[in-house]
Amino acid sequence: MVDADRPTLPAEQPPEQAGRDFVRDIVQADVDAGRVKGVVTRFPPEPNGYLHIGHAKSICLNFGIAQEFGGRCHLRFDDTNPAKEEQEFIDSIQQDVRWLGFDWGEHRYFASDYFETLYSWAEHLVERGLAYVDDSSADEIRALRGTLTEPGRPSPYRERPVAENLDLFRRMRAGEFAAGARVLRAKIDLASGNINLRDPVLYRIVHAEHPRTGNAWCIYPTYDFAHGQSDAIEGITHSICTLEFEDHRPLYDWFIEHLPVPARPHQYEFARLNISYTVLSKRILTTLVRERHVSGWDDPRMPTLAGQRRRGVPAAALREFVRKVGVARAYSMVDLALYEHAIREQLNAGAARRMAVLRPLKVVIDNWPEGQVEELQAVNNPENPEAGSRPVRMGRVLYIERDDFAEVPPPRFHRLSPGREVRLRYAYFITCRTVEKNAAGEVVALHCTYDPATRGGNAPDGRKVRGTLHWVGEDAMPAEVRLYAPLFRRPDPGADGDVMADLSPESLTALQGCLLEPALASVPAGEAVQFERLGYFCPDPDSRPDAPVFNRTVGLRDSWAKLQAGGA
RNA sequence: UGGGGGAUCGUUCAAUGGUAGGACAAACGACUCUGACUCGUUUUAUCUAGGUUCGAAUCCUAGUCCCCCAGCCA
Repeated sequence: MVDADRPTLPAEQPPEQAGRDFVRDIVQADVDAGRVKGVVTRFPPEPNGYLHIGHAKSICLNFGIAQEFGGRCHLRFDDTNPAKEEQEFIDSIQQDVRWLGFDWGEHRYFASDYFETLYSWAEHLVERGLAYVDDSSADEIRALRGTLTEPGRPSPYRERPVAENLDLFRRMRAGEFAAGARVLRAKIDLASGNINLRDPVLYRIVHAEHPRTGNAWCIYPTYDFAHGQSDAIEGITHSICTLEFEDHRPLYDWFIEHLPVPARPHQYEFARLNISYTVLSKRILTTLVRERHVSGWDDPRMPTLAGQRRRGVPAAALREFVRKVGVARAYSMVDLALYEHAIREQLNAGAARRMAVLRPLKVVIDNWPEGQVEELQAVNNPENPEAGSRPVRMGRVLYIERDDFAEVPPPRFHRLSPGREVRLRYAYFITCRTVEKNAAGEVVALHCTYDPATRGGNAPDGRKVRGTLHWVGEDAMPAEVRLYAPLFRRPDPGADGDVMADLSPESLTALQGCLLEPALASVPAGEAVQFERLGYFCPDPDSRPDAPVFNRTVGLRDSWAKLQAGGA
């Protein structure tokens, strides 16, 4: 399901200025030396899943470099394996790249656009004795490939005559053989220490419908045979990929050298992104979705761009995060805290402030005139005076956060407790007089008095209070609020072998009966607002007019919680 | 033990023979009508051992540790 009707933030400002890194240094040097006439990069996803935060790094790198050097970046789908690829993923990938803030213009391509050319290049190799049809099974090929320390041995079909190879390859294309019956292999070097050079498979038979080419083909090129040549066809100057493809570069270059390609692209590798408490593996993310550990690819706990968008993370925060992370060739595990910092930094500047009470505790102002309701002005965003203010209404009954009251206050507790005075944000000072409990001894309501002289939140006599509490009045609307914690309970999920065993049972807490100030009824879909003193939240698509649902994007830093945790 | 890469504060990225710096995290403090934000202070690093040099994270030698590769996945 593609969330075409899901909220998407409006187009944003151009990406932030990126720092310098070794890839940009290489590009700069190539430009300075005149080795390239223009810079052309590409982002080459396989449409077999949704894009995630790791892809954001690659997208920002490739599109960012193109922008900075006045070049262009292609969106190219690496769709060479119809067994795993789907139209849904093609759609979601385009939506996510756009949302991240990048535009490929007219340059959207598919490796499958080049199937005919790639096929002719395969024949080109066959004709020159550089490729052969192998009738061996997958198991036999594996057995003959050797190991890390032993060289491979030749297949019995390795010396097949050119004419026979050509005939067989054409019949492979014609659909005469069953899946797996034969493959086309390059004839390179069975003794190479680089296993990718031990006669890699170029084409395999797959009788599956392709999302783009339908049933036009029953043989499909492998990644190795498709990628570099696609780069060459498109005139890519810098083919930037992750470190695990480093061993493939000699093969990439081998094809470029032996084929009549129109250009000579070069491959460069950087270290992929890892984030603590997070899994960025399409295979595992697919499992989470398939086995229903999450509600879907856009579950707000998922590290997918769709999930993070639904959670309320602005695209600019993702870009800034990627910028802060940098680009290098060393393995790295980035602290989740850096990501959260980037989100808070972005949201603090722009998000409107509102008040909401997650776990309500009723407060009755005993000296408040029965039936009276007063309107107070609340600032919309202290970081941005232009955001103005809004009215909030206070009456004799209101609600505060349960955590903001303690019958027996612990040390350094600055909030409400019997006999203590605090400020209700933008309203009045109140003092707790008595505590009302039920039969079970639980606090059900507080009786307080207010000081009419402190209207707006300031005392004319200059007296200070240590605590300021958020609150809502009786006009608040009930809502569900979903709190999220990392999906995994250890920083390195799967390090012991079983990722699923590291799934956290506490990744989702859905609170019912939360109370929102009325202004929260009109928050645009996908826009995060700050619930004062709590965090940033955004409306979830599960919301109904009479039953709003909010997601916590990220909590505010909470030094009180930290203090308590440390003291306990 | 074959091939390919990588090692700098807790984390991450810089410093390209000349003062090891930034960000995040942590600690403390200031400010505060958000225990937020902001500001200030502080702690902590060149994998090891030799060598070259006036001077080495950087160059040389020898080690150590870590990552990737044996899909008809990408």
